Formats: sequence, C-alpha cells, structure tokens
Amino acid sequence: MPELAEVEFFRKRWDPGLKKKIDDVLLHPSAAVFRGCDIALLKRELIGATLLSSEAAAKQMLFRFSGEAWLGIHLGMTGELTLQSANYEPRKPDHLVLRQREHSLIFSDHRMFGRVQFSNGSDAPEWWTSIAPAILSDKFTVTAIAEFLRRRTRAPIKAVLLMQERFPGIGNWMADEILWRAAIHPKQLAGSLTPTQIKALHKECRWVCRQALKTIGETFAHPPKSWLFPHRWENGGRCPKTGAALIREEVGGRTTCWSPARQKLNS
DNA sequence: TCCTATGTTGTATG
DNA sequence: ACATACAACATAGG
Repeated sequence: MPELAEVEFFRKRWDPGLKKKIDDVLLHPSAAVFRGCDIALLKRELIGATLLSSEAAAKQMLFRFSGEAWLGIHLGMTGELTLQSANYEPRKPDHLVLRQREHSLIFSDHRMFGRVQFSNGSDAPEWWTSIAPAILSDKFTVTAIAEFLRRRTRAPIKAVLLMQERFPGIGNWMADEILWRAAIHPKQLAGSLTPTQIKALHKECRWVCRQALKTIGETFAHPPKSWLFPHRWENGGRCPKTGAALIREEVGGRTTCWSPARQKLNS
C-alpha cells in the first residue's frame, strides 16, 4: 500500500512513543525484512534507548534513538506501522516489536518486501542522506525533470515516474494520478514529451504530492471521487473528468489505469 | 488452480 | 558504461 503519503501517515503512528524508552525488542530473526541487518546490534543498542524523533522521505522512514542509533524502515508492498498495547501479543506478520511502558511499536509486513536497517553513528546513515530531493522541495524543477527524461528517452513515461532517483515517493497509484491530471498517455516515450507536457508533469507531481500528504498523510482519508484513485480498480470505472470508460493495462511492468479520452498517444 | 497485489533489486540483453 | 525489460523475492486473497 505505501507510497509517499501513506508512509508519512504510518510514521506518525509511532509518535506516542516519542521521548520514551524502549524496554525490550522482539523480532523474527529469520524474517526477510531483516536481510542485511545486524539484528544482534539492533537489539543491543535499542533496548534501553529513547526514541527521539522520526522523519519520512520518499518511501523511507528514519527513527532516531539516543545513543546515536538509527532505525530505518521501508514498508515494501504490504508493510505498516501500528501502535498497540504494552502487552500486545505479536502475530505472524509482526516482525519487529519495540516494547515501551505504555505501548508496543509494531512493524508488520506479511509479504516481506519491506526492510529494516539499523546503524550507529553521529550522523544519519548514507542511504538516508542520499535519497533524492523531495518533489515538494525547490530542487525539484522543470529543468531537473527535462534532464532526467533526456537520459530515459525510450522508456514509457509511466515507468520513468516510478524511478525513485528522480521521483522519490511516487508509486503506482500516484504515477497514474499524475499522468491522468497532466493528460499524458502512460505509454508515451519519455523522450517525446514536449516542453509543455514536461511543465504539466512537474506541476501535477507537486499537486498530487501536496494533496495526498494533506489528506492521506494526515488521516488516511480516501481521496475524493474527483480523483482517478477511487475509480482505477473498479470494473467499468469511468473517468471523473470526461465520463468515458477507463482502460487498465500493463505499462512499464505495472498495471496502469488511464483515461483514453483524456490521455492521447502522441501527436 | 490461477491470478492479482500502492515495491525494489539483480540479471540479462540491447 | 548505460538504458531497458523482466523475473524474483514471499504471502494472502479473490
């Protein structure tokens, strides 16, 4: 489920645990979400540490603890964070449980495409600081997009929008939403976008990110019917702007929904 | 049984 | 070396 705004929403679920100590850590040592993670170190460092702050960027979350300890979580396809009671009994998909006096902070992910990373250090880990500049930052410019597209000329724009190194936090549904608003066909080759289309793409990237953070990111509210989102998986779904039937087809390796009346292929 | 799934990554091919 | 395509990862639900 999680793209930019969902990740931000889940991050905040652990806020009640801020400024409080971790009394114990329960985890499934062989779960794939810990691939490449030093579990022994994680346990040793986090037990007794205090959760100081957290941040989300792209689809990543970073939790900072006392003792220069950093916990990174990626939610993959099905991950989520929850807040449970202190004596909550973990279920099968609850791979990481941080026990506090009043709560348990849980990371669960039944499909295990998610990932836990742990490190020590005075600064945030390198994987975190090297995340691309946010779409809502002033470094996300029309020029930056144009340059990126110039190196991705033969790929369909849908596939390019999923590339985290330029569009951090964009996932399958946000990419479809952006292209639909910008009236760009998902199969249009990245190299064939006109300057006008690139400008529209830039504008709608920012609009969708801002609106998604304001709604989903705050309350997990369903996007309104005026968005493509509520219609894209419906059979017989219709475009909220044109009323025409929507199409669903694989583009760039992912199921993609678009409005053929609005998003035309090439000119 | 078969297909799908809001993600990333390694590998093969061009 | 770089861009692109696609299988693989692991599990549940329709």
